[in-house]
Amino acid sequence: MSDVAEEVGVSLATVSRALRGLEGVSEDTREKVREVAARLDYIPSPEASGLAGRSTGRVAVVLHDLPSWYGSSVTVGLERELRPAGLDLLVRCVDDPADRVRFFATMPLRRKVDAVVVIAIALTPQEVAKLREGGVAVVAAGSHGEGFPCVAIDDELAAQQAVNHLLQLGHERIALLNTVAATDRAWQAQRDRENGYRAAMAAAGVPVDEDLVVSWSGGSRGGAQGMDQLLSGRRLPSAVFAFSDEVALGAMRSLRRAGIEVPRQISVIGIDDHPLAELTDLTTVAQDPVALGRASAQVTLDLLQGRPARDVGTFPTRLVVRGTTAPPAP
Amino acid sequence: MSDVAEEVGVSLATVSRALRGLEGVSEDTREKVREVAARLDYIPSPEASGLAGRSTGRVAVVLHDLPSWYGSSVTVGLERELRPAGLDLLVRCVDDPADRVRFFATMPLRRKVDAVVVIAIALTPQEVAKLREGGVAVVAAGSHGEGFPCVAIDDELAAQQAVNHLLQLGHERIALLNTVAATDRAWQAQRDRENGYRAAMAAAGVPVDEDLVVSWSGGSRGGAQGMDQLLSGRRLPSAVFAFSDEVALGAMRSLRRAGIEVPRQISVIGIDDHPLAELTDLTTVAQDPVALGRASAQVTLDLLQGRPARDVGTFPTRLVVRGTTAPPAP
DNA sequence: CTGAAAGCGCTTACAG
DNA sequence: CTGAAAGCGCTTACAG
Repeated sequence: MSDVAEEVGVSLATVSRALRGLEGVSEDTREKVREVAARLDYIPSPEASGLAGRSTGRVAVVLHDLPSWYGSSVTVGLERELRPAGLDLLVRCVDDPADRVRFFATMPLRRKVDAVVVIAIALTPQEVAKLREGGVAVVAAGSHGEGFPCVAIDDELAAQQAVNHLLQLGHERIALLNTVAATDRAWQAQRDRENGYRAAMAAAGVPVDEDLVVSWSGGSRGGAQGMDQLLSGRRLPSAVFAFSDEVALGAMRSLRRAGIEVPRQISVIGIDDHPLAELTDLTTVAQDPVALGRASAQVTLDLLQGRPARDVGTFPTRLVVRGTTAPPAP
Repeated sequence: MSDVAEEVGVSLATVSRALRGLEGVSEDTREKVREVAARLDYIPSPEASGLAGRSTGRVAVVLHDLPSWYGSSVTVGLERELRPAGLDLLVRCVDDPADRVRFFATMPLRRKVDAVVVIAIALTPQEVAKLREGGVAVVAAGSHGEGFPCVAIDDELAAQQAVNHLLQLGHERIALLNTVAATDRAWQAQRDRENGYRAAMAAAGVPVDEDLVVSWSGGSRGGAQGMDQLLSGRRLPSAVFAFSDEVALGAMRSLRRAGIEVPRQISVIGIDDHPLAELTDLTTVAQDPVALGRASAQVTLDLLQGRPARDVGTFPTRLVVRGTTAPPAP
């Protein structure tokens, strides 16, 4: 930085202010500083600015596990939007509750990042407060909360779109294959999607058979187990609404093994539009987590640059009808 | 840190040395410093140590795209091993060649990380040199190179395992459904797997029909297109060895649409043991990218702590026979 | 084995 | 609008 200052013939302070776009620098000086900085390939040291001032030039993304399609897609969206803005992305997986506590206890101690974006994690007010105290901006992607920007789909609506599709095909015995969050007792998506399921059923005047509402751990394995449970029940469902495409795919495996034809005997629908959904011809309710990540990044940038966080609204979901749903067998 | 120094009654320099395990501190003092630091919840500022000394406490993982199963699995392995060691993980996707050039040009300018772990990227000697000049340690996961530690499977062997399985079933018209790397002209895996395919065929004395060797972009879409090309050929293959499970799944979709039964009419095998392989009953050659990430992390830690990098050897792969391979139709 | 001092490259009041 | 100076929290020669 001193090279730049010397070359332009101004002080370090002026260079610093000019480059960061602070007020109180003449346009003339600012121009010159920018030009010289570019010519000299000057890159500010994040270490130094972090030490001296406030900004670290880093954003942490916090999620349950990375190999999930959802989490990695949102992360990619964040990365694509944050990097051009000169911010680096720190990835932190919080596996279990103890780890989660550790993270929120230590992270703000040393402000290693300017902002934290949590993916599909419902923050407690204490956790938010802790981050805030540490001077860290907070944004949620894929979950809801009070007092900080949240970018998410309407889970209840997505569930209704799925269940309405089944209802319109003529199904009444519609099972809900939900998941339980192993690591986060408060993950809201499950609750909201169940609410959407019940709301759609109620609106259609179709009673819910509680034997058809089952919950297993997430992923395809849980889906397979949940489907096995449904198959061992007294009366089979004619359609299954799964929490996600992965769960739906697990369910389809169980159906295949049980020799049950999809969709002739049982229809299956998921949520996500996972790349595999197209591959396996799975009917689903699509969402776009990469776009959601991008929007979360923009909100984060707003916060970091002192602007009011833009309102990105609720992210849309839409029914994608493929080959795993059909009218019920007569 | 000054709190710790004051409490113990030593200088800042001693605290710094004691905590970092440097030589020249009596065991007695070191103990005391450690104890007080723990009691006071002291966490060193990475900004300050980065500025003053050398270490930033950060490792960058560089990959093509994150939503890939392979990349995110390796990253998870890295994260699990690096975090307990007090290192944060910076994620950087390099999408296109221009971006790649930009990364290697700017990253070393400001040493933002202590080490770079590249995933499935074949580094050029110049890129390695550039990182080295910047004082950044280099480790490769899933690719090979000279002059820095590489943790990888034996791609040629993996291909041989797959093709040998098909040969042993009695197949001779074995197609290779390879991929072309859009972003990295030198990705070695494709070349090595093709070599393995040819070596296995040659060893069995089976001639390769060059019409059965096709390359498309990666992912399931490319697999579907490649399979379409094979299906439009004069003589069909009796078995398909796909570059990866994703490619294999794409191929299976094309086969399904064409009304061809797997494995009765055509056998299919992939590489990876992607979670979906189990779900779709796909025969494959399994690898463990999470373990590979962990091993890469350990090598990285060796380098950062001034030890010689341990030799983790070549990572094993093993044939997993499921339902998509069978003897050829008579 | 330990300490005093300089310095890493910035930012931020405080003056002007 | 601009600058001189202090300071962010460490590490590293240099002495002792």
